[in-house]
Amino acid sequence: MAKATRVLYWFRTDLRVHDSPALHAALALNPEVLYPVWTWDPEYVFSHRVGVNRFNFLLESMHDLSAALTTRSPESRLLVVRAPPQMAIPALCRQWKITHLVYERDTAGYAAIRDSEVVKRVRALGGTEVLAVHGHTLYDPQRVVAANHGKPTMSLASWRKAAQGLPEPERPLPPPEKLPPPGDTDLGDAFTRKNQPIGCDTDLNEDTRETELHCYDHIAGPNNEFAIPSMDELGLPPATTSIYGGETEALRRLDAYCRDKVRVATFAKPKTSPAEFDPPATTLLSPYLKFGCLSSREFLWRVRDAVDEYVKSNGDAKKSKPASKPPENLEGQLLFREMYYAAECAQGINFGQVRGNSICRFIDWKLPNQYAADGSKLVPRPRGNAVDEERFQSWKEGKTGFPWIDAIMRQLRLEGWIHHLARHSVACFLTRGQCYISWERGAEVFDELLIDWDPCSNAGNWMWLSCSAFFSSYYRVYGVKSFPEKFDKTGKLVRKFCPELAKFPDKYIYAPHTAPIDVQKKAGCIIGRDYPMPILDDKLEKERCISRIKMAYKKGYHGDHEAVLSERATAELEGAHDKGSESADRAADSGDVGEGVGDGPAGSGIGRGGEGVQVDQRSRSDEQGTRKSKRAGGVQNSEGSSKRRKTDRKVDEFFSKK
DNA sequence: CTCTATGTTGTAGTG
DNA sequence: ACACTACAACATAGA
Repeated sequence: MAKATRVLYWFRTDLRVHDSPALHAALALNPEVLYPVWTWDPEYVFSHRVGVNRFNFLLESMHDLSAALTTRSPESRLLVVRAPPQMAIPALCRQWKITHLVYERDTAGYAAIRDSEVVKRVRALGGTEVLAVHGHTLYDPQRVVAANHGKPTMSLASWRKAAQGLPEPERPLPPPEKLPPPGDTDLGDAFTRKNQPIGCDTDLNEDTRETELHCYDHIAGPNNEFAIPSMDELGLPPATTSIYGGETEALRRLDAYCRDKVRVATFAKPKTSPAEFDPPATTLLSPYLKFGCLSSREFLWRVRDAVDEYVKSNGDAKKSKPASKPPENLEGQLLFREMYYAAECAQGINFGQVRGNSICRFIDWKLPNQYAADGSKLVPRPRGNAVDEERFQSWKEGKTGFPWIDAIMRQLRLEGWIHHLARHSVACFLTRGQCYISWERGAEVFDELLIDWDPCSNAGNWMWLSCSAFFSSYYRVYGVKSFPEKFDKTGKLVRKFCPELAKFPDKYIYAPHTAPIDVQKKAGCIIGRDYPMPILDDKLEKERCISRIKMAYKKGYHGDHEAVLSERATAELEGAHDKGSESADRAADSGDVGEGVGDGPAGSGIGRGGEGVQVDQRSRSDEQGTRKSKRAGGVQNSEGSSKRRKTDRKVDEFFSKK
């Protein structure tokens, strides 16, 4: 008699039961038992910047999935194992006598490296087959890359050319009606914290934690029930977003959006308003696609069906708007995602940074990533020039003195989501538009604050916006006033997220510092006191950025060039800038706190005089000496906290001294 | 080799 | 409301 099939189904970026090719493949094995497992990876908890809203979304999605599993088998639920998957998955395969490990393939970044390690160890055990099934995107990125001769897809055109020979995405699979139960979940004696160490040098989310972290106290959670962790166990305060996670919510949103056939069929992304927020002008489905709560094929076919219906019912009506087409329509939005996935898949882990990244143009940004002699990234990053650090901090906190930028950054922090063109606005401002700060810094902030952050789309878009790859028209700069005025002359987004500006007349809403003082008084908001003066002269900095990028383009270095790896490139360009029209006002780059503080652009008068950037000083002083490690005793982390320097502490000190 | 068309999403001014 | 221009100008594919 044949050995019974025992499946471990490993959930990761596929938190759904509808249209899951991997889950379908697992069930096609006709297993006797199916263990639905989630590994609560310390990498995600400590080494990725994940803010409260994304953690909350993930936990809600896990709960929703677990309920969906239980509906299909009363004994089934999501089994959360709190250990690194590289160790835990092989150990579980052995302990539970797993014959087949099945999961949805993930080609992106850390995940790809993690999975190959897991597979190596599982195969070494013998007795367990591994099934990695594509399902996160419409096309298998690996096949697209192969069709593109192993090279990253750098434009939608090249992506299309590569994908056209591949099979079209099929109709979505229905959710399974029933599931096999999990087997005995005893972990045995061999499964200890000693074998499953939570080793981590840095806790990048330390600043976000308010209480001690307890989620690693027991491998199978409190009471050994494999429970889904809570925000409390993570030491995190409650989420602030109004966006709820889960497959149920994803399908509800998709239904609601597709009800308006005209809107779906005539959707044109560049024309949707980044100033709309209640409800937003776009689908807001990106967080669900990111976590796989929504299948991309489900989205594609629902949209296609809605468009078909629109076209049929409007066949004779000559006057009605024609259906929009890629790249601007909804299907086109998915295609960009495909392009970024294929580009990342070919490029590998350095897709998210400049160094070593052959597709990424080298531009001598301020505050770039820094690396040790052995090539490892310095975490936390050493402090840069005071002016640049101040600009970065103001941008991050939404205190630049430009209401359009600030409103977006505050919306991002509060909601964990902002409109695509809002992302463009703030990304352009930070990098090539005004601040000339590395896109790596901006990407890091988005990583922390966006629920939908994913290493392909987001890093890809940061390279796009900073004219580092995919896009190169660096002279087209989004205006901080002109751009939002195209969409909303009344400043709704600003009034909502910068309430101190709510009473300004429309005329000044995007540039309140230009309002006469009596207008400011009447609005109950004095610029420089109740809302910051602009931190820089946007027009002047725009011209400066364009000329600097022009010079960097002329050099023509990319991230994999020897001059970049040896860090000679920055100095070379610095020299070129100095020979050009650059004055010495920002030349001192190694400056400490104190040097150049308060210096705005020469002669602009901006950033001087008044208070400049206003920083909330609440609780800053008690953060400095008394803050202890937020990790509980059960966690193995030798000497970490004393060595650890806080990324933002020095910036905090800098502001509180002012 | 040069030349041209194309590329989701700029601004400011004119008509 | 929309279409056009100049601005200063990029990379790439294909002829």
